[in-house]
Amino acid sequence: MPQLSSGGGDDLGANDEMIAFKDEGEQEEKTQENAFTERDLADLKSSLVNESEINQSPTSAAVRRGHHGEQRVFQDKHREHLDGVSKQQDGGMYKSPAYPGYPFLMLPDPYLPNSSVSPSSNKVSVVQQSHGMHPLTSLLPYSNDHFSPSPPHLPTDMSQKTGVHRHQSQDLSGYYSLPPGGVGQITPSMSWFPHSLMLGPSGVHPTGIPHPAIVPSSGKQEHDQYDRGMYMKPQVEVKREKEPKKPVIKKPLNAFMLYMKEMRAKVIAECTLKESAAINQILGRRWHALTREEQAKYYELARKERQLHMQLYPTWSARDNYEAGLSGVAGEKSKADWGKKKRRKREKQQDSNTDPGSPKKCRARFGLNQQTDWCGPCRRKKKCIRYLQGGGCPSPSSSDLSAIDSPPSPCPARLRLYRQAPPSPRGSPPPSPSTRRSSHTRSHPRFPSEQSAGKRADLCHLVPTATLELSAKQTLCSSALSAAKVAGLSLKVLTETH
DNA sequence: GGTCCTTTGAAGCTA
DNA sequence: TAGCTTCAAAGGACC
Repeated sequence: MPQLSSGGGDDLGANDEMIAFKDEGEQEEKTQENAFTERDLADLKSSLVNESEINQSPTSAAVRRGHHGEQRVFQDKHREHLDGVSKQQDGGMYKSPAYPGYPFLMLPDPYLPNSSVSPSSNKVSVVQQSHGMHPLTSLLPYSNDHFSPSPPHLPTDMSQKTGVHRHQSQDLSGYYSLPPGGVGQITPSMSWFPHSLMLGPSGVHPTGIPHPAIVPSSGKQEHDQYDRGMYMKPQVEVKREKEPKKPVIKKPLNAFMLYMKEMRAKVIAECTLKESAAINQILGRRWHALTREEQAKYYELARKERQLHMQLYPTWSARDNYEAGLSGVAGEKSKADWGKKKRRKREKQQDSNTDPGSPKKCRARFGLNQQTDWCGPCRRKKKCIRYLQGGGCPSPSSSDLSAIDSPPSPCPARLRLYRQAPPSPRGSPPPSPSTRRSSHTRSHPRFPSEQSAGKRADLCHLVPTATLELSAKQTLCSSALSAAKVAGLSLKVLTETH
């Protein structure tokens, strides 16, 4: 990662990054974020990478794939395995959690009976704790909490896994809390039960509470819809049993997703935004603005999350959720249907999207506050036709935006947008999306697990300094204008780059 | 009801 | 192995 290397040039970039994107809520977020300890972040990330590499077994993936057997079988074995492993691994690699509040030994308030996870309740920032609960508890992946924390003695060392078994991660326990409906069935004290006990043969808790990652193959993944014993449903709701749909094990959440989960509510509250797309943009920038330590928490959480996921679903592979992979492992009908759907989606995109880089051009270029410049489809949240029409996005009428011409495509607006927010002084990390190619390609690893160095090219360091400075001058602060702000920044950037 | 948008990261696939 | 693709969450908007 180029950014990781220290150097004068990097510094420039770093400064820019910091100032550059303040979104709505950022006024409040203060300079603390801007003050950036980017350098430290870079260092920390580097260390995390090492740690991650050391802790994780390189063969885990292979093992996982190689054991597409009965999950039930695994569960049984797994249970036995845990018994043994937990003993031998106590005080293992995670005996010294990097974060004090970690692992989350307590059932987070939001998931306790009578407590809710309302946005207002989710004010706890990444670095702040309240009620003695870990600040990240709200991140509980697989959503709202379908699982309660497990005891701190469970093993997590995946590197030792040479077989099918995945070790339960004590730290991961905190990620799972009880589902709203399950709370009543499991008392807080039960949250201490190990996953091995909590989960049934199919990842479903004996009480019928399924793993949060398990969701019906169709429809939106509403948490309450998840489970309730859909996967290998034990004796759960009869109603659900009637549903022919088979569950889909979702991918474990990555660091950013975890961050989003926690901060979304906060951003919504601060910015009064409702549109996820806009919120996510903000979150993306905030993510880059996080200090190394803060990001490290999420990377660590994500890492453990993956480990837990592997333990719970040893036979699962990300491929299972790929449309392409539907034929093989997931030969289930539901998956096939799902695959068709996905395939259709992709085909549709290909049809309408000749330009690989694609969609959301107007949005990205003009921003939310310049919607008058958007093409019709973009206003309707559909794919930008300007791009499709070959020429690229026409420049906005605004003089300020006049310079914004459609780049030949290799340099989509999206790319530019990314470049505004890159934190990374000293090269730290985040090369950010700027490196993304086409619709989603990411080429640079960002942190710990982020791929072996060099695997992906990091282009973030290319971020123009001038652009960032300009952005810093912007004074949009109204939280309500966050989205617009974001867009505004983009526009600025574009102007500058031109 | 399905899709889009938007973000970053992980993992799978392909050449 | 580099590069690309897909999916993960979220929820309003749109068709």
